[in-house]
Amino acid sequence: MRVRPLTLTSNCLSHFHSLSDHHQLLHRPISELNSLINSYVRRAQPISAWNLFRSLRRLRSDIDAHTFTPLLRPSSPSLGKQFHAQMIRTGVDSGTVPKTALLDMYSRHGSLDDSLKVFDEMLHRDVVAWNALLSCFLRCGQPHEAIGVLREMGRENVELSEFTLCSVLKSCASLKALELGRQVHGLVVSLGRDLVVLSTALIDFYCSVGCVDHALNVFYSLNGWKDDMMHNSLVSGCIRNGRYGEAFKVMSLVKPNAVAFTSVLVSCSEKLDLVTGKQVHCVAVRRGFTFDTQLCNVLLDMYAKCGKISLARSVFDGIRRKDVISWTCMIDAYGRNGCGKEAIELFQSMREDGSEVLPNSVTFLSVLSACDHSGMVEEGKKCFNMMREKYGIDPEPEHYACFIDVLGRAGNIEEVWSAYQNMIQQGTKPTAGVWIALLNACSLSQDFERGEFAAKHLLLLDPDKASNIVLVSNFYAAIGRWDCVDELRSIMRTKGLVKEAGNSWIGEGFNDMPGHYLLDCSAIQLESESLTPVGVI
DNA sequence: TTAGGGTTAG
Repeated sequence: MRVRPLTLTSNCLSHFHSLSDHHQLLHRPISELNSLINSYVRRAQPISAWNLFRSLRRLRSDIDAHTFTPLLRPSSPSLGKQFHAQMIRTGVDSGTVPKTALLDMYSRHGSLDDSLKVFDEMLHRDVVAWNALLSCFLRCGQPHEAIGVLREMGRENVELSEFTLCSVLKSCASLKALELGRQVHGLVVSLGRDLVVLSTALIDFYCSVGCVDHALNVFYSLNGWKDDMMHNSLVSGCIRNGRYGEAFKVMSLVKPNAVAFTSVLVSCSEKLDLVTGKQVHCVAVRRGFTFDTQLCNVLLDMYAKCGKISLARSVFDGIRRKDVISWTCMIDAYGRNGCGKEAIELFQSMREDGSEVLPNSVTFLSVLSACDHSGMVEEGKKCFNMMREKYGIDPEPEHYACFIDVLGRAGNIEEVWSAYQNMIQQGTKPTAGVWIALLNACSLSQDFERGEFAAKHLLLLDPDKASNIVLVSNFYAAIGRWDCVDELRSIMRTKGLVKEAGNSWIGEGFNDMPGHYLLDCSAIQLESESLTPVGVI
């Protein structure tokens, strides 16, 4: 029987629909159908990939590892495990390629142990498998171990690839390992080619260790084509290092995309630089970037951090596709500005929105924090109970600390203690934040016994932290134990500890940004653009 | 047919 060739051209997928009868599914070579699953995944059509996979599972007896591997990357943790189990049952889980895909899948889900188990099971490890292991440690926040993998690769005489160098550079950036990163730079140069991806990694590395000039040198000495990511990496790096002039110059070289604007806005947010933030907002509106949810989230956060709550709300209202971060930022904006009622109302709208956006643990922390700032005890209790009961989210120590603070401010020490005991029963280990919240609650309620219990634990956690000692000292002062206050002050003097000065960013950011940055910012605009405020500004 | 670079909330 002659089977029409199935090529993966742009019209391939619609072509397949016309062929999607049992005959085609039964008789086309499995490799072509596997490629089709892969193509669906790459085109972000997971439903089509899934449907085809299920049909093949039902109809074909010759499915192989490559029927599964494309689906591993986009799978959820539970689905990924199910795929793994099916692969074992089908007998297609061995071999370097499927094992590497499984290792990668587990590392994307943060399951380091499962990844390592899969790696141990590999009979033959090629450079891709080693690179996947290196990325695994990097993803799981263990850059030291990632460098350890590099050393092991050296011992095993594995020839390093460009992928290896990329991941090693990321590890160096994370560890601020300047010398090792410079050695990798040498290796990159020895490759003798203009490599956009590796150069981007180099730029990010140099900016991460504060060597912006080296990053600029990599950028400007690269002869080949430079893509958006590379520009964005440098813009972000310059901004992170406070080199606004260079950042705007790089942005003026090309038409910057939304990511570059996002980087600038994050910095404006951190520095409370409302002036530059508004300028960037103007340009973003003209460029049509306000369709970008991520950029708008940063924009609203910037306004919120600068205390411009109504501007933040205008941005929020204009976001067409609000995600959980949009809602959480706005709730947090109300909370931090003392608008607890508005925060609760917005949280209610989020839950009733009819959209598929569900609150996550950060959302609940923002709501609890809003209740705390506004003294809304009953709402705080509702929120805390709702987390687990309605949304199946287990409270983390931060939630307990905030909740204990809510209850403590209301002076109900028995409820405070009950919340603490509940946390212990749930197997949650108290953090310094929890002990501080408990201590404050005990201070307010003059509960000497429990307060001392919290104080001792707090001091055990970090005995040399001056702010903790001062807190404990304040507790003893509140209950009139001046002998303990004197003793703690004496300890501080002996240890040479000084309480850190309180920091406030309010009003400072505006002085950080000299006026000439505005000129630099104007350089990234289109010629016809002016700085006239538009939209919500 | 498995691995790599840039941007959001506590």
